[in-house]
Amino acid sequence: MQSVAFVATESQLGRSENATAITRPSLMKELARRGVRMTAQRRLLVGIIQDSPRHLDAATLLELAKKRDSGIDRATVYRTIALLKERGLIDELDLMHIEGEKHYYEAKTNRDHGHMACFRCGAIMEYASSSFERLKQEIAKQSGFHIRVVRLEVGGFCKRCGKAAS
Amino acid sequence: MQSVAFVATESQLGRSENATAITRPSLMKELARRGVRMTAQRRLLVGIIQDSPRHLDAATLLELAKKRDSGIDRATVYRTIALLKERGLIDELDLMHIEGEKHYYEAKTNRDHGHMACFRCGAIMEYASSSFERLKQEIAKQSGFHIRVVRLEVGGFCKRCGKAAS
DNA sequence: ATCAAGTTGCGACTGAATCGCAACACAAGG
DNA sequence: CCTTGTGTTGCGATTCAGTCGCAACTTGAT
Repeated sequence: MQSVAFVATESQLGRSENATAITRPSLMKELARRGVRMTAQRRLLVGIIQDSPRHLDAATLLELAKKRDSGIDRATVYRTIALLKERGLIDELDLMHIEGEKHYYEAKTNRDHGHMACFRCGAIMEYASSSFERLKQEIAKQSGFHIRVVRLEVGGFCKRCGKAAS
Repeated sequence: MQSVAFVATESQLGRSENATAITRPSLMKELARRGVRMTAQRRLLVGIIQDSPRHLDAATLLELAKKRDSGIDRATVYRTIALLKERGLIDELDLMHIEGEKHYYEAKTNRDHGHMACFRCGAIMEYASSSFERLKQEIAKQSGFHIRVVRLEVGGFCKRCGKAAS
Protein backbone atom coordinates (compact mmCIF):
# COMPACT_ATOMS: atom_id res chain seq x y z
CA MET A 1 0.00 0.00 0.00
CA GLN A 2 3.02 2.20 0.30
CA SER A 3 3.21 4.34 -2.78
CA VAL A 4 6.36 5.89 -4.09
CA ALA A 5 6.46 9.54 -4.95
CA PHE A 6 9.02 11.46 -6.89
CA VAL A 7 9.08 15.19 -6.65
CA ALA A 8 11.56 17.53 -8.25
CA THR A 9 11.30 21.17 -9.03
CA GLU A 10 12.04 22.45 -12.48
CA SER A 11 14.94 24.47 -11.17
CA GLN A 12 16.89 21.52 -9.85
CA LEU A 13 19.60 20.44 -12.20
CA GLY A 14 20.02 17.03 -10.74
CA ARG A 15 17.12 14.79 -9.86
CA SER A 16 16.74 13.27 -6.46
CA GLU A 17 16.49 9.53 -6.52
CA ASN A 18 13.98 7.36 -4.81
CA ALA A 19 13.12 3.72 -4.29
CA THR A 20 11.89 3.62 -7.89
CA ALA A 21 13.95 6.14 -9.78
CA ILE A 22 12.77 7.71 -12.99
CA THR A 23 15.19 6.95 -15.80
CA ARG A 24 15.29 7.92 -19.46
CA PRO A 25 16.38 5.19 -21.88
CA SER A 26 18.62 6.38 -24.73
CA LEU A 27 16.63 7.97 -27.53
CA MET A 28 19.55 7.65 -29.91
CA LYS A 29 19.82 3.90 -29.40
CA GLU A 30 16.08 3.48 -29.75
CA LEU A 31 16.09 5.30 -33.08
CA ALA A 32 19.03 3.26 -34.34
CA ARG A 33 17.36 0.04 -33.24
CA ARG A 34 14.29 0.98 -35.25
CA GLY A 35 16.28 1.75 -38.37
CA VAL A 36 15.51 5.45 -38.39
CA ARG A 37 17.84 7.41 -40.63
CA MET A 38 20.19 9.52 -38.56
CA THR A 39 21.30 12.96 -39.63
CA ALA A 40 23.56 15.47 -37.91
CA GLN A 41 20.50 17.56 -37.07
CA ARG A 42 18.62 14.68 -35.49
CA ARG A 43 21.63 13.63 -33.44
CA LEU A 44 21.97 17.17 -32.17
CA LEU A 45 18.30 17.65 -31.30
CA VAL A 46 17.87 14.24 -29.77
CA GLY A 47 20.99 14.77 -27.67
CA ILE A 48 19.68 18.05 -26.34
CA ILE A 49 16.30 16.58 -25.43
CA GLN A 50 17.90 13.57 -23.80
CA ASP A 51 20.25 15.62 -21.65
CA SER A 52 17.94 18.46 -20.75
CA PRO A 53 17.06 18.70 -17.08
CA ARG A 54 14.18 21.00 -18.02
CA HIS A 55 11.05 20.53 -20.07
CA LEU A 56 11.80 22.08 -23.44
CA ASP A 57 9.47 23.84 -25.80
CA ALA A 58 10.16 23.94 -29.53
CA ALA A 59 11.52 27.49 -29.51
CA THR A 60 13.97 26.77 -26.67
CA LEU A 61 15.07 23.56 -28.31
CA LEU A 62 15.76 25.48 -31.53
CA GLU A 63 17.68 28.13 -29.63
CA LEU A 64 19.85 25.55 -27.87
CA ALA A 65 20.45 23.69 -31.12
CA LYS A 66 21.52 26.87 -32.90
CA LYS A 67 24.41 27.23 -30.48
CA ARG A 68 25.98 24.16 -32.03
CA ASP A 69 24.61 24.40 -35.57
CA SER A 70 23.52 27.90 -36.43
CA GLY A 71 21.97 26.76 -39.69
CA ILE A 72 19.39 24.47 -38.15
CA ASP A 73 15.83 25.40 -38.99
CA ARG A 74 12.60 25.67 -37.05
CA ALA A 75 10.89 23.22 -39.41
CA THR A 76 13.50 20.58 -38.65
CA VAL A 77 12.88 21.00 -34.94
CA TYR A 78 9.15 20.49 -35.41
CA ARG A 79 9.69 17.54 -37.73
CA THR A 80 12.05 15.87 -35.28
CA ILE A 81 9.60 16.42 -32.44
CA ALA A 82 6.86 14.86 -34.57
CA LEU A 83 9.12 11.92 -35.35
CA LEU A 84 9.87 11.24 -31.70
CA LYS A 85 6.27 11.73 -30.67
CA GLU A 86 4.92 9.34 -33.30
CA ARG A 87 7.32 6.70 -32.15
CA GLY A 88 6.41 7.24 -28.53
CA LEU A 89 9.92 8.30 -27.49
CA ILE A 90 8.97 11.66 -26.03
CA ASP A 91 5.95 12.93 -24.15
CA GLU A 92 4.21 16.18 -24.89
CA LEU A 93 3.09 18.40 -22.04
CA ASP A 94 1.15 21.62 -21.68
CA LEU A 95 2.15 22.27 -18.08
CA MET A 96 -1.29 23.79 -17.68
CA HIS A 97 -0.36 26.57 -20.13
CA ILE A 98 1.32 28.32 -17.29
CA GLU A 99 3.22 30.34 -19.83
CA GLY A 100 1.58 30.69 -23.23
CA GLU A 101 0.13 28.03 -25.46
CA LYS A 102 3.30 26.24 -26.36
CA HIS A 103 4.04 22.60 -25.76
CA TYR A 104 6.85 21.11 -23.76
CA TYR A 105 8.67 17.88 -24.40
CA GLU A 106 10.62 15.37 -22.37
CA ALA A 107 12.18 12.03 -23.10
CA LYS A 108 9.84 9.22 -22.15
CA THR A 109 10.68 7.74 -18.79
CA ASN A 110 10.53 4.19 -17.57
CA ARG A 111 7.57 5.13 -15.34
CA ASP A 112 4.74 7.40 -16.36
CA HIS A 113 4.43 10.46 -14.18
CA GLY A 114 2.18 13.44 -13.82
CA HIS A 115 3.14 17.09 -13.64
CA MET A 116 2.03 19.65 -11.12
CA ALA A 117 2.31 23.30 -12.05
CA CYS A 118 2.11 26.09 -9.50
CA PHE A 119 0.07 28.99 -10.83
CA ARG A 120 1.84 31.43 -8.58
CA CYS A 121 5.57 30.65 -8.67
CA GLY A 122 5.59 28.55 -11.83
CA ALA A 123 7.35 25.59 -10.26
CA ILE A 124 6.90 22.27 -12.03
CA MET A 125 6.90 19.09 -9.99
CA GLU A 126 6.80 15.53 -11.20
CA TYR A 127 4.79 12.85 -9.55
CA ALA A 128 4.91 9.12 -10.09
CA SER A 129 3.23 6.62 -7.81
CA SER A 130 1.88 3.15 -7.70
CA SER A 131 -1.65 4.57 -7.46
CA PHE A 132 -1.08 6.20 -10.81
CA GLU A 133 0.04 2.91 -12.27
CA ARG A 134 -3.00 1.21 -10.80
CA LEU A 135 -5.33 3.84 -12.22
CA LYS A 136 -3.87 3.30 -15.68
CA GLN A 137 -4.36 -0.43 -15.41
CA GLU A 138 -7.89 0.04 -14.18
CA ILE A 139 -8.76 2.28 -17.12
CA ALA A 140 -7.33 -0.22 -19.58
CA LYS A 141 -9.06 -3.14 -17.99
CA GLN A 142 -12.48 -1.64 -17.44
CA SER A 143 -12.86 0.01 -20.80
CA GLY A 144 -10.76 -2.29 -22.96
CA PHE A 145 -8.79 0.75 -24.04
CA HIS A 146 -5.30 0.15 -25.42
CA ILE A 147 -3.26 2.92 -23.76
CA ARG A 148 -0.42 4.49 -25.72
CA VAL A 149 0.13 7.81 -23.95
CA VAL A 150 -1.03 9.18 -20.64
CA ARG A 151 -0.95 12.78 -19.62
CA LEU A 152 -1.75 13.82 -16.07
CA GLU A 153 -1.47 17.50 -15.35
CA VAL A 154 -2.37 19.22 -12.14
CA GLY A 155 -2.67 22.94 -11.68
CA GLY A 156 -2.83 24.75 -8.38
CA PHE A 157 -0.53 26.07 -5.71
CA CYS A 158 2.59 24.47 -4.36
CA LYS A 159 3.09 24.01 -0.66
CA ARG A 160 4.79 27.36 -0.15
CA CYS A 161 2.47 29.37 -2.40
CA GLY A 162 -0.62 27.64 -1.07
CA LYS A 163 -0.20 29.40 2.24
CA ALA A 164 -0.27 32.77 0.51
CA ALA A 165 -3.38 31.96 -1.58
CA SER A 166 -6.91 31.94 -0.17
CA MET B 1 -12.90 -1.19 -3.06
CA GLN B 2 -15.39 -1.28 -5.90
CA SER B 3 -14.65 1.61 -8.21
CA VAL B 4 -17.24 3.28 -10.31
CA ALA B 5 -16.56 3.92 -13.96
CA PHE B 6 -18.48 6.10 -16.33
CA VAL B 7 -17.93 5.71 -20.03
CA ALA B 8 -19.72 7.56 -22.77
CA THR B 9 -18.76 8.12 -26.36
CA GLU B 10 -18.74 11.59 -27.80
CA SER B 11 -21.45 10.60 -30.26
CA GLN B 12 -24.04 9.83 -27.62
CA LEU B 13 -26.41 12.67 -27.05
CA GLY B 14 -27.57 11.51 -23.69
CA ARG B 15 -25.26 10.27 -21.01
CA SER B 16 -25.68 6.95 -19.36
CA GLU B 17 -26.02 7.17 -15.63
CA ASN B 18 -24.24 5.19 -13.03
CA ALA B 19 -24.10 4.74 -9.28
CA THR B 20 -22.30 8.07 -9.10
CA ALA B 21 -23.64 10.11 -11.95
CA ILE B 22 -21.71 12.98 -13.43
CA THR B 23 -23.67 16.19 -13.16
CA ARG B 24 -23.00 19.75 -14.23
CA PRO B 25 -24.06 22.45 -11.77
CA SER B 26 -25.58 25.56 -13.38
CA LEU B 27 -22.90 27.92 -14.68
CA MET B 28 -25.39 30.75 -14.89
CA LYS B 29 -26.32 30.48 -11.21
CA GLU B 30 -22.69 30.23 -10.21
CA LEU B 31 -21.84 33.42 -12.08
CA ALA B 32 -24.81 35.25 -10.58
CA ARG B 33 -23.87 34.04 -7.12
CA ARG B 34 -20.40 35.48 -7.58
CA GLY B 35 -21.71 38.83 -8.75
CA VAL B 36 -20.35 38.54 -12.25
CA ARG B 37 -21.94 41.01 -14.63
CA MET B 38 -24.25 39.25 -17.03
CA THR B 39 -24.61 40.33 -20.62
CA ALA B 40 -26.70 38.88 -23.43
CA GLN B 41 -23.54 37.44 -24.98
CA ARG B 42 -22.43 35.72 -21.80
CA ARG B 43 -25.86 34.25 -21.20
CA LEU B 44 -25.87 32.89 -24.73
CA LEU B 45 -22.36 31.42 -24.60
CA VAL B 46 -22.73 30.00 -21.11
CA GLY B 47 -26.04 28.43 -22.10
CA ILE B 48 -24.48 26.74 -25.11
CA ILE B 49 -21.58 25.36 -23.09
CA GLN B 50 -23.89 24.18 -20.34
CA ASP B 51 -26.23 22.35 -22.68
CA SER B 52 -23.71 20.94 -25.09
CA PRO B 53 -23.43 17.15 -25.10
CA ARG B 54 -20.09 17.51 -26.93
CA HIS B 55 -16.79 19.05 -26.00
CA LEU B 56 -16.71 22.40 -27.74
CA ASP B 57 -13.78 24.26 -29.18
CA ALA B 58 -13.78 28.04 -29.46
CA ALA B 59 -14.58 28.08 -33.18
CA THR B 60 -17.54 25.73 -32.81
CA LEU B 61 -18.82 27.68 -29.85
CA LEU B 62 -18.65 30.86 -31.91
CA GLU B 63 -20.45 29.19 -34.79
CA LEU B 64 -23.25 27.94 -32.56
CA ALA B 65 -23.57 31.33 -30.89
CA LYS B 66 -23.82 33.10 -34.24
CA LYS B 67 -26.99 31.18 -35.01
CA ARG B 68 -28.73 33.11 -32.26
CA ASP B 69 -26.75 36.35 -32.35
CA SER B 70 -24.99 36.86 -35.65
CA GLY B 71 -23.11 39.87 -34.32
CA ILE B 72 -21.21 38.05 -31.63
CA ASP B 73 -17.46 38.21 -31.99
CA ARG B 74 -14.63 35.77 -31.71
CA ALA B 75 -12.90 37.91 -29.07
CA THR B 76 -15.98 37.73 -26.86
CA VAL B 77 -15.95 33.97 -27.10
CA TYR B 78 -12.33 33.83 -26.02
CA ARG B 79 -12.91 36.33 -23.26
CA THR B 80 -15.87 34.40 -21.93
CA ILE B 81 -13.90 31.17 -22.00
CA ALA B 82 -11.11 32.90 -20.07
CA LEU B 83 -13.64 34.18 -17.54
CA LEU B 84 -15.11 30.74 -16.92
CA LYS B 85 -11.70 29.13 -16.81
CA GLU B 86 -10.29 31.59 -14.30
CA ARG B 87 -13.25 30.99 -12.05
CA GLY B 88 -12.88 27.23 -12.35
CA LEU B 89 -16.30 26.75 -13.93
CA ILE B 90 -15.12 24.99 -17.07
CA ASP B 91 -12.31 22.58 -17.81
CA GLU B 92 -10.00 22.87 -20.74
CA LEU B 93 -9.03 19.78 -22.70
CA ASP B 94 -6.73 18.94 -25.58
CA LEU B 95 -8.20 15.53 -26.26
CA MET B 96 -4.68 14.51 -27.19
CA HIS B 97 -4.75 16.92 -30.17
CA ILE B 98 -6.60 14.28 -32.07
CA GLU B 99 -7.75 17.00 -34.45
CA GLY B 100 -5.52 20.05 -34.61
CA GLU B 101 -4.11 22.15 -31.84
CA LYS B 102 -7.32 23.67 -30.59
CA HIS B 103 -8.70 23.38 -27.09
CA TYR B 104 -11.99 21.94 -26.00
CA TYR B 105 -14.15 23.03 -23.12
CA GLU B 106 -16.77 21.48 -20.90
CA ALA B 107 -18.70 22.61 -17.89
CA LYS B 108 -17.00 21.44 -14.71
CA THR B 109 -18.64 18.34 -13.31
CA ASN B 110 -19.23 17.31 -9.73
CA ARG B 111 -16.59 14.60 -10.14
CA ASP B 112 -13.31 15.03 -11.96
CA HIS B 113 -12.90 12.67 -14.86
CA GLY B 114 -10.30 11.81 -17.43
CA HIS B 115 -10.68 11.58 -21.18
CA MET B 116 -9.63 8.78 -23.44
CA ALA B 117 -9.18 9.57 -27.11
CA CYS B 118 -8.96 6.86 -29.77
CA PHE B 119 -6.28 7.69 -32.33
CA ARG B 120 -8.01 5.61 -34.97
CA CYS B 121 -11.76 6.35 -34.79
CA GLY B 122 -11.58 9.58 -32.81
CA ALA B 123 -14.01 8.46 -30.14
CA ILE B 124 -13.80 10.31 -26.85
CA MET B 125 -14.64 8.48 -23.65
CA GLU B 126 -14.88 9.84 -20.16
CA TYR B 127 -13.63 8.05 -17.14
CA ALA B 128 -14.25 8.78 -13.50
CA SER B 129 -13.40 6.40 -10.70
CA SER B 130 -12.65 6.27 -7.05
CA SER B 131 -9.02 5.38 -7.85
CA PHE B 132 -8.76 8.67 -9.66
CA GLU B 133 -10.14 10.48 -6.63
CA ARG B 134 -7.70 8.64 -4.41
CA LEU B 135 -4.78 9.52 -6.65
CA LYS B 136 -5.70 13.19 -6.44
CA GLN B 137 -5.87 13.05 -2.67
CA GLU B 138 -2.56 11.26 -2.52
CA ILE B 139 -0.88 13.90 -4.66
CA ALA B 140 -2.27 16.69 -2.51
CA LYS B 141 -1.31 15.00 0.70
CA GLN B 142 2.18 13.84 -0.21
CA SER B 143 3.35 17.01 -1.85
CA GLY B 144 1.30 19.58 0.01
CA PHE B 145 0.05 20.81 -3.33
CA HIS B 146 -3.21 22.73 -3.37
CA ILE B 147 -5.05 21.27 -6.38
CA ARG B 148 -7.21 23.58 -8.46
CA VAL B 149 -7.52 21.73 -11.76
CA VAL B 150 -6.73 18.22 -12.85
CA ARG B 151 -6.41 17.04 -16.39
CA LEU B 152 -6.05 13.38 -17.20
CA GLU B 153 -5.86 12.54 -20.86
CA VAL B 154 -5.23 9.13 -22.33
CA GLY B 155 -4.43 8.42 -25.95
CA GLY B 156 -4.54 5.04 -27.60
CA PHE B 157 -7.01 2.69 -29.21
CA CYS B 158 -10.53 1.95 -28.10
CA LYS B 159 -11.70 -1.58 -27.62
CA ARG B 160 -12.92 -1.98 -31.20
CA CYS B 161 -9.97 -0.25 -32.87
CA GLY B 162 -7.44 -1.97 -30.62
CA LYS B 163 -8.14 -5.26 -32.35
CA ALA B 164 -7.24 -3.73 -35.71
CA ALA B 165 -4.01 -2.13 -34.43
CA SER B 166 -0.79 -4.04 -33.70
C1' DA C 1 31.54 5.61 -56.13
C1' DT C 2 26.62 5.59 -57.24
C1' DC C 3 21.95 6.69 -56.59
C1' DA C 4 17.13 6.34 -54.97
C1' DA C 5 14.74 7.61 -51.09
C1' DG C 6 14.51 10.38 -47.23
C1' DT C 7 15.70 14.89 -45.05
C1' DT C 8 16.71 19.76 -44.79
C1' DG C 9 16.25 24.89 -45.21
C1' DC C 10 13.64 28.34 -46.91
C1' DG C 11 9.78 31.32 -47.29
C1' DA C 12 5.11 31.58 -47.53
C1' DC C 13 1.20 30.31 -45.10
C1' DT C 14 -2.46 28.76 -41.73
C1' DG C 15 -5.14 28.91 -37.64
C1' DA C 16 -5.59 29.81 -32.76
C1' DA C 17 -5.56 33.28 -29.70
C1' DT C 18 -4.64 38.24 -28.03
C1' DC C 19 -4.76 43.29 -27.87
C1' DG C 20 -5.82 48.31 -27.98
C1' DC C 21 -9.38 51.16 -28.65
C1' DA C 22 -13.78 53.54 -29.37
C1' DA C 23 -18.63 52.56 -28.89
C1' DC C 24 -21.82 50.46 -26.03
C1' DA C 25 -24.63 48.12 -22.22
C1' DC C 26 -25.27 46.81 -17.50
C1' DA C 27 -26.93 47.53 -12.84
C1' DA C 28 -26.71 50.61 -8.86
C1' DG C 29 -28.09 54.91 -6.86
C1' DG C 30 -30.51 58.75 -7.13
C1' DC D 1 -37.08 55.19 -14.74
C1' DC D 2 -33.17 58.10 -15.81
C1' DT D 3 -28.27 58.87 -15.02
C1' DT D 4 -23.74 57.48 -14.66
C1' DG D 5 -19.37 55.01 -13.83
C1' DT D 6 -17.39 50.85 -14.81
C1' DG D 7 -17.09 46.75 -17.21
C1' DT D 8 -17.92 44.61 -21.76
C1' DT D 9 -18.18 44.30 -26.72
C1' DG D 10 -16.86 44.40 -31.69
C1' DC D 11 -13.47 45.49 -34.70
C1' DG D 12 -9.19 45.17 -37.05
C1' DA D 13 -4.62 44.52 -36.57
C1' DT D 14 -1.33 41.57 -34.59
C1' DT D 15 1.23 37.85 -32.45
C1' DC D 16 2.69 33.38 -32.09
C1' DA D 17 2.96 28.33 -32.71
C1' DG D 18 3.08 25.26 -36.00
C1' DT D 19 2.71 23.50 -41.13
C1' DC D 20 3.60 23.06 -46.08
C1' DG D 21 5.55 22.74 -50.83
C1' DC D 22 9.57 22.68 -53.07
C1' DA D 23 14.40 22.60 -54.71
C1' DA D 24 18.84 21.35 -52.93
C1' DC D 25 21.22 18.23 -50.32
C1' DT D 26 22.37 13.75 -47.30
C1' DT D 27 22.21 9.22 -46.13
C1' DG D 28 23.30 4.52 -46.31
C1' DA D 29 22.55 0.44 -49.11
C1' DT D 30 24.54 -1.60 -53.06
